[in-house]
Amino acid sequence: MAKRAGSKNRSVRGSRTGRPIMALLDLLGQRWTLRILWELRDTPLTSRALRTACDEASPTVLQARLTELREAGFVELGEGGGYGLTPLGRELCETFMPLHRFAERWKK
Amino acid sequence: MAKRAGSKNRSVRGSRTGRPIMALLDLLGQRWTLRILWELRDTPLTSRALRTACDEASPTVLQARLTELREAGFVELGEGGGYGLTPLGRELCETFMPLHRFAERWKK
DNA sequence: GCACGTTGCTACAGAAAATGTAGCATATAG
DNA sequence: CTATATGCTACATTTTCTGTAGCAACGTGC
Repeated sequence: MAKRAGSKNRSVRGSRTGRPIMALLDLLGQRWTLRILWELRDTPLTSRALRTACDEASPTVLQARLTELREAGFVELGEGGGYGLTPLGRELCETFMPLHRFAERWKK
Repeated sequence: MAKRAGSKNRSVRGSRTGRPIMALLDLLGQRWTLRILWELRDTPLTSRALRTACDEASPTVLQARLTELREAGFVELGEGGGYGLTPLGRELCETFMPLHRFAERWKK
């Protein structure tokens, strides 16, 4: 089915359609992706701090997601260590920032 | 670890924190959730049509997501059949509509 | 010149979730 | 009574995530 064979296969599900929105939706619709972006929204974090922020998610997935997000150009690893959003990533983050307000109204 | 026991456990990961944004991020950060909302963005679809639109995703997950989305109040099953967004769901959808434009610029 | 504490990152077994295929019960036609 | 469509489920196989442990590399201080 030509899916992610190793850690180098970036064609997240919907990418096959060629529609960028699908690729993006697929990337964001993976476990922890949205959360990672959210946690990095205004401060870079070290891999460990990010792990803590993400409710102790296993480093395996986190690392996998960080790699994907880096390859997508949304996240970068600063030279002094620590993950942060790229300008593009920050832009993306702001795109779904209204979610915060929505969530508050939605409550649950 | 007190996670989803059956199909009736709605506490998607981050909900424990009590922060609505986490619950929302967790719900949206599950496979197919974003995609489903996207596909329903302007037309209700039958379960089958939705399946087709979602690149033939397995009915098992689709059904699970639809249930969650219904319980969250974002999606509803019309009396004449077919799934559609609730007013709240439409609102949520519009919240991340800018993603479309972003994705186009992002290309890949 | 080596104990420390940190960083990013990986291994791997066990648990959980998704896939793919088939099918059920119901309803609405023809 | 077929025939087709709906929403929905079963279930074995495959994929993904979790949880825990640990690696190599970089300091900092001693």
